[in-house]
Amino acid sequence: MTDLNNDIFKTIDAERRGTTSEEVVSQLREMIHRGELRPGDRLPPERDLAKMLGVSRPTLRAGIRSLAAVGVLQSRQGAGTFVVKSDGPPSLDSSPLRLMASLHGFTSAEMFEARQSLEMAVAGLAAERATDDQMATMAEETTGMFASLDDPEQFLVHDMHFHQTVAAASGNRILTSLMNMVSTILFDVRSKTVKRARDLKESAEMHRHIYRAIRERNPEAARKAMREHLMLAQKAQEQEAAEDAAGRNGANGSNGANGDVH
Amino acid sequence: MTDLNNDIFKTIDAERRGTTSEEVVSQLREMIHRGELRPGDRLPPERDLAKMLGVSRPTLRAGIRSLAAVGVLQSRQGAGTFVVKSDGPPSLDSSPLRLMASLHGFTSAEMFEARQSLEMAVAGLAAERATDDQMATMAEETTGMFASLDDPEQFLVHDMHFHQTVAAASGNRILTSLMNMVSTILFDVRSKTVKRARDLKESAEMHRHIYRAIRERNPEAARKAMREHLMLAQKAQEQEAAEDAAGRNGANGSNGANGDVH
DNA sequence: TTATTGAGATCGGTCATACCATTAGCTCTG
DNA sequence: CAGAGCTAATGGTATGACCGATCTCAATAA
Repeated sequence: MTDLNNDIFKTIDAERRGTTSEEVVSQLREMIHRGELRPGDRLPPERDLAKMLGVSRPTLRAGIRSLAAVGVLQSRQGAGTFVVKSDGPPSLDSSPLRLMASLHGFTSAEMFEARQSLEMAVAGLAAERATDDQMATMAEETTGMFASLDDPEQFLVHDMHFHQTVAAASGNRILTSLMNMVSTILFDVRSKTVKRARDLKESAEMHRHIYRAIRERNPEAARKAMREHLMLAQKAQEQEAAEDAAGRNGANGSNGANGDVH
Repeated sequence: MTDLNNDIFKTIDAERRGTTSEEVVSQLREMIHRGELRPGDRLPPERDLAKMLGVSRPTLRAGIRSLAAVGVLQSRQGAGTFVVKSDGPPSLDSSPLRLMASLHGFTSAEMFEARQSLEMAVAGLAAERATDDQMATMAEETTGMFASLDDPEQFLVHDMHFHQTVAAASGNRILTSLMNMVSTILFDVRSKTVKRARDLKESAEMHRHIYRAIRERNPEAARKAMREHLMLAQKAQEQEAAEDAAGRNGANGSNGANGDVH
């Protein structure tokens, strides 16, 4: 179709003379791009598809594998290979970021900061664009948090829903995806912390502040409230990690604030 | 087979969580994470590594392929497979995001906004943390822009270096990576626009404003300057795209402001 | 008639083997 | 000593086979 993409950078799809499996990736990408394959669709069986594309099955599988690794395709033995269907917001696979974190030794503090920046950005946008429905949802989730002060698990659900709603209200699906990507990695750590009731109440209050700023269409206030909320959350978590490490006599407390992200 | 390598490479068959190839991915990830494989290192030949891990070569290749797809490994025929060495900042592959853009029909306006948010974030952080060296580099690149007002291609190089330096000065490699991820996709569009001299001068002025705000350690001013710069850049590009489309009698002007990101 | 179960068909996962294409390193030659 | 050419090493592709998980649908029982 268009040859407009003769970039200076050699992206995978631009190199028609690349390896055969890269060509397969290109073909599949174009099929998806042209709408011949839509989210949720099932690809033809590998044996058939291989013949259609004129390659061997291992080569086709290599291409499928590449796309599966980045979260575009998903294979299920016995069932077939599907284009990943995103019910809600589109999502990026976080494993690449996780790998990069391992490779370069990212600290969770750095992760936290990235998340904070992203959350502040979407909060600011949400203050400008949130619909009435979305604001109502935020209010509900906030209420839910106050009602779950004695149930940390339930509290976390409302917490996540709240942030999800704010992200959706930003109207920018890219920022939302990136935010989720980072948050997903931090989730393991978060879910393990059994927060104290006092922290939960404080956290719920912070969410209410964020909600109010958004309702009042005040982006700066929303950003500020989100910043304070996440700073507090990080501090609480660091403290807990420190206590946890101390309680274990310092053994294997590597999930602390400055530990690598595993 | 030799027993020399059994200390490092543990066989797999114990406790397989998912598929065998997924287990291979896990093993390789752990090797990298534990530092047994460092950036720039070469992996053992596939035939040997397959035996060490106790899997067949196709299965091993599937695992390698998955990691290569997310930019962690890189295979070169005849040479070997290497852990990607990141000279500068760690980088995430942008193809997943590109695919997602195709799948969900992201507009370049949405991309621009995401980039704007990320650039503003790093600019703010850079104002707090930039070293003298980094600020000197920014000054140099700004000077370079003014010196390249009649050479759009050279101008773009300085432009990119400037933003790269700001990102590095933020001290947050995750945000930097995400920013590059988004910027890379927008690069195609940018590189095609042959800017007018007046726009270039205006752009250089904006960069100087950003630099000054960072030098003065004023995060808010840096964010504001960056925002204005990118808004201007987007506007200029939209205008040019519109003119381009008009010049072509409206034929295939799909790279315009509201077109899909291809 | 409806729900359940079972067998066959479908399809991805894995393995073994062979051969091709490219690269790196070494040897031989000038 | 330097460069050209050869050889071995290594990833890329192809063929074919079998296994295990899953789906489909018809036969059977309630």
